[in-house]
Amino acid sequence: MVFLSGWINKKRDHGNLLFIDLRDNYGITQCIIDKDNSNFNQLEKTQLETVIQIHGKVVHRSKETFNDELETGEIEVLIEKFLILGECKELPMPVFSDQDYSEEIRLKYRFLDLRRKKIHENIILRSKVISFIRSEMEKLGFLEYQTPILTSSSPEGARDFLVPSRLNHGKFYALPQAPQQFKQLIMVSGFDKYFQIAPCFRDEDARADRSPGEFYQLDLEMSFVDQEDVFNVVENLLVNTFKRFSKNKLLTNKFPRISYSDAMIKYGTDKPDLRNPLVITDITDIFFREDVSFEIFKKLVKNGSKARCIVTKKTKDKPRSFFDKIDKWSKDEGFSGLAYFTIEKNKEITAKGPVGKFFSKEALEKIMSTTSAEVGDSIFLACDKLKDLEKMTSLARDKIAQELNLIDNSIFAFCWIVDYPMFERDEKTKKIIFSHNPFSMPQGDIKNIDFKNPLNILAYQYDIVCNGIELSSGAIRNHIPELMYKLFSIAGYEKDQVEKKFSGMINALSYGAPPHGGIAPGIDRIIMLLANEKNIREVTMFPMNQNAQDLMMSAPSEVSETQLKELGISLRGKK
RNA sequence: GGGGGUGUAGCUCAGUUGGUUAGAGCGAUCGCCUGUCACGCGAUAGGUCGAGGGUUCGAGUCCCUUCACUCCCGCCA
Repeated sequence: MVFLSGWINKKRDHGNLLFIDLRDNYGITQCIIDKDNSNFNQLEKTQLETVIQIHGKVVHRSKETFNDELETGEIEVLIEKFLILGECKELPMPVFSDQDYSEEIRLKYRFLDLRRKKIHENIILRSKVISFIRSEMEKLGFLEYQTPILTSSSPEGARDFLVPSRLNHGKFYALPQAPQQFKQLIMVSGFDKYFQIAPCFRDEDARADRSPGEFYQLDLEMSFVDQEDVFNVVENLLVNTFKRFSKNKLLTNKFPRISYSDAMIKYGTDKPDLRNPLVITDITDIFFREDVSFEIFKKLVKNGSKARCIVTKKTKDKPRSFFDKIDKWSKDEGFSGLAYFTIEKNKEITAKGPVGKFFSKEALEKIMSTTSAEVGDSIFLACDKLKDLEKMTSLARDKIAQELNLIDNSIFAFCWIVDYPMFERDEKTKKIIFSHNPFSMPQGDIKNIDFKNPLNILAYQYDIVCNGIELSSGAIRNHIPELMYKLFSIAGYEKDQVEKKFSGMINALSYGAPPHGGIAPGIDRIIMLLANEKNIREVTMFPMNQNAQDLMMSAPSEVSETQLKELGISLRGKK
């Protein structure tokens, strides 16, 4: 006699014989009862998804009734009696089904949605990956420390979630965007290897790969290290994790390193998908030549625009519609379009296509040598102001590769993006601003940094990218207060402002701070890659919708007048 | 804040050029069925066509407004 408890996943009712698929966390077991049993009628009437306990006998199935798709497919349970442990009303959505459902109903009835196989497995995978990461980090000598959830609002970066203070009317806590300052303080406190599966809160708009509100990072920081030490730790960790939890191959075990400036030229973005073999080449110079008469591009280039191109190999036989489709796509995306031609050779090199006639033989040969294009290849050309051009060519590179089916989905292609600039010029205000983390250490000999040309200063700042998805960014930190004041002054902050805004940090760095650095890979995105999901909600147990609402718990919600009064808050009413 | 997509039965969807009483599968209810594993067969119930307004003899279908969900841009150091 066995006891088996679970949910009624599916019934197959033969009138005098009833099959029940009973489901629990581990899988499905077929149970069976016939009309001779006095419980038959009641079980026959019991709704799907009712939780029952079966008392019965495990028996081997006859060979012709084996079910290869079930782990328990060679046995079944003969039901003697059963108990209803949890009744189930009529379901708002089926649990046993491969159909897709609207997000609205899935999120409202998340507890039902989570019973379904794929997402149930994703959540279990998430738990196992996190557990694995913890044990790997501990093996490497890292210790997990918790940092505050209620902290202070920081002026840089994302919009903060604010929490009003009851004991300090008119003042607010902020939820941490990341434990950035705390982990640096942990280093200053003499703990030298910190990690945390850290919740991070940012009040910014959602995307498919970006939860609204909250997400998790593997936050880590180390003392007395340089960039290489951080790379070693993270590279090994990610290689081990991805090999353990996915069948997909890694393109390279050693992550290639690409400088930010190279990435922006070759891929138009600092998160390139390296599964895609296409590269972008700058050919602005071509349009200054006398023997090139493509006047639209020539005029744009003269006015400061850049011209770049993407070469596709052996596409001479692609129909005109292939090229036009990509040009049309570009215009639909709001860009200025992609010109194209295919390189041919009869007696001499010529270009076939709408704009081919504008290029002389010599100009074509020059293009071929700069781009390594060969006869039979095609070239897509774009011309625009640098930022727009980068954006378009980056998207075009993905689009063209998709159209040509060049991306191998069974591969993980990691890379490091390194040598980020410390500063950049704000396009609107024309002011110099920090391009990433203001606490990053500038590269080079600290005594000889060229502060006169701040845009040339590089930082020890790095990102990990996998398959075009940004997994994390990190940096070696600036632990020298004087240098920090100097850098902040370039970005327009006076010393007293810095002291006021970052008092905790600056103060701490003044009392013997070790050199330190770290990184923070995004847990949710790692799980997305491992589970092969395009949407972060598929790997999040209780996600909010795009408008940052929890449809199951009805959050956010209104609060009582009493609660507001205690906090010293009055609402201004709806806009 | 802006742009795109979707919205029809509990769920997933179809619905032609604007034309009679809005359909199907799953689910529910009832009946038949002892080896199914998406069991099978028959019947019944179930609709504010997201909401509001307009055009028209007539609107699920066309127009306007609006709401919800979603994808993208901005934003996310």
